[in-house]
Formats: sequence, C-alpha cells, structure tokens
Amino acid sequence: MLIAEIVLEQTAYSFDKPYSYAVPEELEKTLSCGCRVVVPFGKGNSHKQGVVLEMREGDDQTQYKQIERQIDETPIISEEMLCLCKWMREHCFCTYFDAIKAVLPTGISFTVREMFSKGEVPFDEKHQTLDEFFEKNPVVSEKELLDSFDFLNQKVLGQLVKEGKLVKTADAVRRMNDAKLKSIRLIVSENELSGFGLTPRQTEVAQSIADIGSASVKEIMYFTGASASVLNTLVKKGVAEFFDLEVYRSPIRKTKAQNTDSIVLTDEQNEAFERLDGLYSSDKGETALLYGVTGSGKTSVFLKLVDKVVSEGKGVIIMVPEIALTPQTAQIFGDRYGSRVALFHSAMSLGQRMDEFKRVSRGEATVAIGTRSAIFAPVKNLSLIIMDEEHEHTYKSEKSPRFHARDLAKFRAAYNKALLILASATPSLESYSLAKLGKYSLCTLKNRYGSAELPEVRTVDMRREILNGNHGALSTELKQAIDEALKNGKQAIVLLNRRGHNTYISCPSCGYVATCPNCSVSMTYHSANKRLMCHYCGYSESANKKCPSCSGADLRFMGIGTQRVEEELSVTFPDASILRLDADSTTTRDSFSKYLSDFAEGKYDIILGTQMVAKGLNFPNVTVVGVIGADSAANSSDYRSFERSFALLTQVFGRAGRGADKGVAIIQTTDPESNLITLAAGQDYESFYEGEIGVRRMMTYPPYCDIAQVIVQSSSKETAKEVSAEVFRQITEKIGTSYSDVKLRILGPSSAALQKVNNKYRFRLIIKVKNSRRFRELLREAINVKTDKNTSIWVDINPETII
DNA sequence: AGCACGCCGACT
DNA sequence: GTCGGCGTGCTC
Repeated sequence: MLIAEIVLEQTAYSFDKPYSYAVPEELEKTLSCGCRVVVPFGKGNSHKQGVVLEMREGDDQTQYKQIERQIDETPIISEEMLCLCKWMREHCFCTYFDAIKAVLPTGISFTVREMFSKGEVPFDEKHQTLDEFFEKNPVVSEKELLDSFDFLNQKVLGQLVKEGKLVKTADAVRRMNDAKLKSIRLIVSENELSGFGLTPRQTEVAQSIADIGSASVKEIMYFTGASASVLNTLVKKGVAEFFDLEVYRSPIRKTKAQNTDSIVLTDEQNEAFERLDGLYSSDKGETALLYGVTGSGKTSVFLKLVDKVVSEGKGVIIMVPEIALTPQTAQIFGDRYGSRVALFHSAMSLGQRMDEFKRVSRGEATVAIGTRSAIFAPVKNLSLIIMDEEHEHTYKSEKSPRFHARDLAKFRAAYNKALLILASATPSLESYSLAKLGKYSLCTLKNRYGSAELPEVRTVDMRREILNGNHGALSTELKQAIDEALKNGKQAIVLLNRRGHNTYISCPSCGYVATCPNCSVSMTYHSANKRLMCHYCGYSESANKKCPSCSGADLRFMGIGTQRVEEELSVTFPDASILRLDADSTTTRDSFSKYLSDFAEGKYDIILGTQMVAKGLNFPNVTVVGVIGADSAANSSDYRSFERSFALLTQVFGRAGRGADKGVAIIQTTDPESNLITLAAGQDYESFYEGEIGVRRMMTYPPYCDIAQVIVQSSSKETAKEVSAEVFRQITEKIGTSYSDVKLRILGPSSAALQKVNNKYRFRLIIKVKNSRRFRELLREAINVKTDKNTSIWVDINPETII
C-alpha cells in the first residue's frame, strides 16, 4: 500500500502539517513527490489542493482517505525546492503552501473549485427541476447551482450530498486572470452623457474617463476619489463598460548572443576573479563577500565568472534589487548569453513568467536573472549565485513567506555545493561582520574603474536657510548650482530622502492634522488630484480649505513631498523640463526604466525622486546632485536607519561623477556636524562599519542577536492588546519551564508604530534572541493561542523595518 | 478555515 | 418535546 504525505492549501498555521493519504492503484505508477493533487479534507470532504512531500510504503490503507486526482503528470517542484519549502516553513513561520506558492510562478497555480453532479439516489418530486437541469449540464459549479435555484443554499446542498442525491467533484482550473488590469471606458460619446440621468458625481467621473480615454479602475479611483460603486453605477446605467487590459509583456529577447568579446580585467579585478574562481571550483558551497566601491567594475568580474559557468554547462542565478532600475544588468547579460538567459521580475506577465520558469526547469535557460523571486528559479546544476547590492532591503519579503533572499541563497548554495557571492559597495553589517569573522571569504575592490572622480561634496545647513528667511525645500546654494548646470547644458538630480517626510496638512491655530479615518497616519496631499490620500489603505478625500476642527482658514502644508519640491523647482526653473519619479507618478513599473532612458537621452533637465532613483544614477551628463533631508532617516528610531542613509549617500556620491566633468553634490541637512555625510563623502565604509558595529554591540542589535517581531492584528484594539499580552505570557511561562535553555529579551507588548492600518489595530512584541531551533519551537507554541476570526498573529524574523 | 458535536433558550 | 444559537475541537 502506498501512502503519500501531503501538505494542503488553505490551512491555518495551527493545523498546517503533512497529512497521510492512500494512493489509489491507478496513480501508483505516475504519482511522485512534488506533484500537485486534489484530496478530500475535513468532515465535509471539501476538495483541497495539495502537494506530495513524501511517499512511503504503508500498512493499513483503510484508515486513510484516498487521493482523488493527480494534477501534474510529472513533479512541478524538485526535491531541492521541497526541502527549501520545509526550510521556509520552519524559519519564516509560514504554512507549507505559502512557501510552495512562493516557489512556483503565479501563472502555474491552480484553484480547486467544488463541482456537483447527479448522485445514485434520485431526487424527490419537489426537486424535479434539478433533473432537467442536470440533463443539460452534467457537472455544475456551486455558484451556478445556487444562482439557478432559489430553494438551494449551502445547507440544502450539503444535505443532498449526504443523501447521495448529489456528488461533489473537484475541478482544478488554472488561473491566469490576474495578468489583466481591470479597466473602464465610456461606451457613449461625451456629449450624450446628459441623457442618462447621472448624478453630478457620476457625471464628473464620466467626464474624467472621457478626458483620459480609458484607464484602469484603480487610476480613475485615484484621480476622482470615487469609490468603486460610482463606477459600477456608470456601467449599470449603460454609460461605460469594464474591460481587461493586458498587462505589460516581457521585453523582446535576443536569441543570439551578440557580445562575445573576452573580458579584460584590471589587476585588482583579476585578483578578485582568481579568488572567486578558486572558491567556485572547490565545490564546497561557500559564501564570498565581494566588497567593491561604486564604479570598481564588479560586473566585469561577474561576467568572466559567468562565462566560465556557462561554458561548463552549469547554471547560475543573478539577483538584483530592482530590475526596473537596473535594466543595464539584464541587457548586458542578455547580449552575452542570448536565449540562455531567463528573466524573473514582477513587471512580467504571468504567462511570460511561466514560460521562463519552464525554460529554466527544462535546462534551456541556464542564466536566471531577476529580483528576489529569482532565487526560486529551478536552475539545473546550480553552481553559482550572485547577489548584487546585497544590503538592499528589497531582498526581504514583506509579506508571507517573510524570507530574506540572502538566507534562501545560502540554503541553495549549500544544497548544490555552489558558490554564493554577495556583492556591495556598502555591505550589510551582518554580512561584513561574518566576513571579518572568516565565515565568508572577503574579496575587495578598492579602486574606482577608469578616470571617474568623486564629486565635490558641499553641506548646507538648512537651519541657517530658515534663519535667512528661506522656508522652501531648496537651499539657495542648490538652486544656484542647478541654474549653472542648466546654463551649461548639463542635467541635475534632486533626491528626496523621504522616509517619514510626507506633505501633510495642519492647522496652526488649533493643531489639527488631517488623518486617515482607517489608519493611524496623517494623510498626504497630492497636488495631481488635489486630494488628501492615505498611502496605507488608499482612502482619499478632497482637501479642505478650512480647518474642520476650528474653521480656521490658515491650513498649512507641512513636510516635504516630491510634489511640493516639483512645484518649487518648476517655479524656480520655468524653462526646465522636470521628471518626477516616485511611487505615485509611476503606476506601471516598466515605465520607470523608460523614464530613466529618456532622461539619459536628454529629454529632461532635472530628475526628482525618492531613494529608488539613487540606483539608476548612471548619467554622464549630470553634474549636480542635490539631496534633501539627508539626515532625516538617520534620526528615526529604526536601528537600521543610519546604515540605510550611509548606503544611500555613498551610492549617490559614488555615482555622481561618472562623466568627464567633476560633479558637485549638495547635501541639505539640519545636522551638518553629523559624521554620516563626511563618512559617505569619503566613501569610508571601514570607519562607518567600526562605528556602527560598536553601537549594535552595545545596544544588542543584529548581528549580535536576531530580532523576532510578533504582530497581533485585530479589528478590536482591546483584543489586539489582550492577545499580544497572552503571547507574552506564554513566552515567559515557557522560558521559565520547558524552555529554560532559551535566552531572550522581550520588549512590549506595545502598540505598533502604525497603530491602525485599514481599521485593524496592531500590537507587537519584539524579541531579541539567538535564532535557534529551540527558540522557533518555543515561539511556534507560544503564538498558537486561540483567536477570533478578526484577529491574526504573525511573526517576522529580522524585519527590515520595525513597524 | 469549515464542519460536526454538544449543550442551553424560545417555539409549534 | 424540537429547532437553532454559537462555544469547542478536529481535520489523514
């Protein structure tokens, strides 16, 4: 008797474990580990999707239910990836299926639907109509049945199944639908609108749709502030229709390798290459940290190594923090390896991602390039993983499974005895300390390639600007420098270090601040639609002219947002064309790289953006870089903010002088004495590291411990508070008894930094601990407290931000 | 999450 | 006496 150990979809964390099922005879030959199946589950034998983890010879088949159907003829998940899924469940506090979904490209997922057909027992006379119905459609979905017959409901259906009059079957459908963007367009002409009895609000929205032509529902809701119901009414009244817009397809692939030049390395690069090549050839599954200053030519070293991997017929994964910002990377590798390259990133359509997944798993593509999800590429014969800009926070997943791609890369490297290269100009403190301890091999590139010079760095004290009567976002010095650059036909970049820096509206007389009714954040003013918006839940309202609290007419815009800086720039430089790049101005991700290339071609004079722009800074014609609020993040409470600001500034300074002209970087700060700017200007990572690691040691922060963040979210503030207190109690009780060997410190429970998001209240516990198997066991037990439907508990190990 | 079992209050 | 409320416990 064959027994299969199967993990199931739609399981809560508390009952997520492998379940044993009997393998029916007809599947004995075809079924194997890593295949998806449909099984009956629970008292009602509802159909669930599952994945076979293990197969074994079993004793007594009768105690198990039978597998109903096999979805994949051959395994969709390899042995290695199944192990990775187990690892993720153990380390990331997610369910097996959360991990499995992450490993598979979305387009490959199936959804299991409950279907009904006639059973052995005939229907009663009062249900005669059902007979006729099933005559026409032998297999019907639940929804169809409920819609067609008034006397049917969930309960009656269950009853009929029990009596044997109906039979439940499962239908596995592939869902590809989210490759489309729900959009809306008018189906009558603009001047006919008056004849449909529309309300003023509906007319206004219809007018907006007419103005834009057609737009995604999301965009329309953003610009008009209308809810979905207004749009639904427009469709109902026959004015407009919904349609699906195909989302962006992947870039055209070059089938032939175009660049076959051999790579010429400098002495220093060659030395690094030899070191890495030695590690690569040793097949020990090691990790190397390549610390190379910006502009030291890390890519050339990679290319030479990848050349070797490809020539040996082996596989490689190359990860970059955000592919839209580094189109060059994909380009360079695409030119060199042609169709051996497979791309993985979020801007690709589901179909495309699935194709790339298949090409890689069949071994047609051996060079997988992409963002953090590329770590799941089923590369054959994996022997090298490169993680560029390894310190970037985009490598940490912020939704379940909350993994860090670096950890998964380590797992895969060890499993395949492959070499993992972590590369950065500003390595994370975690990685650099491990390199210093000798756990990683450290390779260093100290010299900038070619003649590129570091820019001159000037610091502007913004407190002085205010004293001099300049209340704007731009200092006089920055304005002058931009002015000069524009006169000489050069370009400028203005970077806004925006963390915690939004434009909000407040009343000076009573202190009123416009806040979101659903979330505990102040709302951000958007000049594009003249509305106040909440970035967390999407709520918006029109901006008041008067203070709703005291009717004062002197409402002020506080803080600095990109939109406000844009206005200031366009007033100061009326003839310059300004490109604003932030999350709000780029609705589609692919447009980002297009904007950047437009800027490189000189279609814009000034680029204005948030941190994300810093990575794309590779423009020879830029001579001025301004950084606004350079120290704002450093002052925030997050223990990583100093590190982040240092990395950002180092990157800005390192990239600013790429052309022939020596550039100037103007740093606006309220704390000019801070050594952050001096360290970054000197590209002095060593000193930064020595200082910061001391702080981490003293305060017990990573790498001196791990941080586990337990978050309790509930629609009731009291419940959130009580449950988090209960988790706290569970933990303290356990370390006092059965887990006395685990040493940890708990902070909290306290209200999360964002107390309320989307009308859900959040409480958190922060645990400083050495992340060990024993600790995870303890925590797993401790969070297993009973909660109501509206309450959820989750764990984030080493979160990127402490929320 | 569902779904059943089970033990109390409002009804024909 | 029965129908149905939702508290509790299990799911191969």
